[in-house]
Amino acid sequence: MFFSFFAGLPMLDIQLLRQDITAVAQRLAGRGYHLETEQFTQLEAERKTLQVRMQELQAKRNSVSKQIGIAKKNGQDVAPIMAEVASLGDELKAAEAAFEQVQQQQEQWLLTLPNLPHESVPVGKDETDNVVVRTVGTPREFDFEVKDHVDVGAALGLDFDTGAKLSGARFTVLRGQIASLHRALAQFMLDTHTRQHGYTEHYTPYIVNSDVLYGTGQLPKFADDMFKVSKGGDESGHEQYLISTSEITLTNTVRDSIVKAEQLPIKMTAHSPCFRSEAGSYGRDTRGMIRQHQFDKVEMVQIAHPDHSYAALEEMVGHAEAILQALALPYRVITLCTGDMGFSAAKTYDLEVWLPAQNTYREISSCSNCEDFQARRMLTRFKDEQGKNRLVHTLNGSGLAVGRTLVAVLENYQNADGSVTVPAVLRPYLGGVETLRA
RNA sequence: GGAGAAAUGGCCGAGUGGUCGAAGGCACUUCCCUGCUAAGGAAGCAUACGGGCUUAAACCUGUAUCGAGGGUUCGAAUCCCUCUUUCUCCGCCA
Repeated sequence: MFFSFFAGLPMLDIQLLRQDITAVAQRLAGRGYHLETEQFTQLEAERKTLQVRMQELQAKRNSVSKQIGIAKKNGQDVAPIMAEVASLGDELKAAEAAFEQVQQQQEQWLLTLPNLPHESVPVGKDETDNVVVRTVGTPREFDFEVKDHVDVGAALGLDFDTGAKLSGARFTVLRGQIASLHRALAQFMLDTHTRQHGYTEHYTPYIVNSDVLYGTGQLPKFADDMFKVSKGGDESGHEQYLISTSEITLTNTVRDSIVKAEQLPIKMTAHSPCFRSEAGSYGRDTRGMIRQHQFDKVEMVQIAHPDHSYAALEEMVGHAEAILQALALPYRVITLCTGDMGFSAAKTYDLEVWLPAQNTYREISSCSNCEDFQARRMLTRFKDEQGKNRLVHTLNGSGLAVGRTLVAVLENYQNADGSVTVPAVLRPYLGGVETLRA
């Protein structure tokens, strides 16, 4: 056979669309997504007709072939039966081709639909409709003029010029004590999540195949945000991608598998670089290392039982908050509204850290419950009590973005003399150093 | 980079053109027997999707799936081609 039914399943449950497409359209409208309901209805009708016809022909072929087999065994003449099916082959081929075409069309269309928002998500158009859940910590009062991290870091080894020389805009070189501080942050985060929060540390590939990106939802819609790579000398056009987050690799570790129910939740963490093309953000955050093509992140991923995924989301937000609290950085937690959520998420909390130089809170972590959206694309299931296979829920959250945490530490811990106090929890990682100074 | 071997259901492992979705074993589930931490017997036990029925499930029925994709054939786990992965040997290499 030259096709397989739903080799990659569509992102939204197709049954939902078949049963009540209007309801789906309404929920997606909250995200600002217009669902082409008629297009689906029409494709679906076509698909049904073609599939029934194809299967009828296949059934006929199978039964006739069986008869031939029996007849031959009994030494009978099979010519009459053969004549009967002479034209069947071509007919069947045509039917299969027609079905496959519609099937693929439908699948491609479904892959571009974003996830449905959870009912608890506030409806809104853009970031102005996000809701602040809580604000933790009080921004420090400075009795001198605060500098931003670029100015604070310049004397300490934060080098944008050399980064630009090597690789262009949005690349940075860290040197000396800044580089050590950066490493200390990542290590502290990783240690906290593995030793206190129950996550298993992972080291994963930074280059992945495209089907992995379909699994977590970066493809097909967001190819422009990714970096593509290919082997030197490989003219085959075979392309792979640099990961834009280790959510991609961690989550996909369970793709195409049936995990044991008693294993849930599977909690994974990794420290990795993230590569983003930042297409469409020209001119935004051009100063400093807020928005880079390459940045480090400690990521948390949970593969959860559907009944417990929302409790897991709250827990995961707490795990990210624990890092900010340990670093004594002021922050707030916000719920993203329907219009501001990412493609795969059903619900997302953002953590925003206080940046004194910008006099505002900036995103430093994003924690999402994708429900079964990614699981359906990855085909990740577990057996429930009845022995039936059910899709798992997947969650991911930054714990935290290391580069932005470095920015936050430099700005919040700066002193009048240009030095930077090292947060107490990081000192063991820096040989006991309490202050960074030029 | 060169040479060779392999890929079958949760696991092991048969199966080289026809009633094979796939023997057998293990594991698992239910039942029987057994009065004991053992053994024996019976049955069941893949996934996805379509259609029918239905509030739904159950159920009935069909199709597809033996690493992936193509091809040959009335008919493919079985033959041919391409690819992927794994293993062994040689070479190269941080």
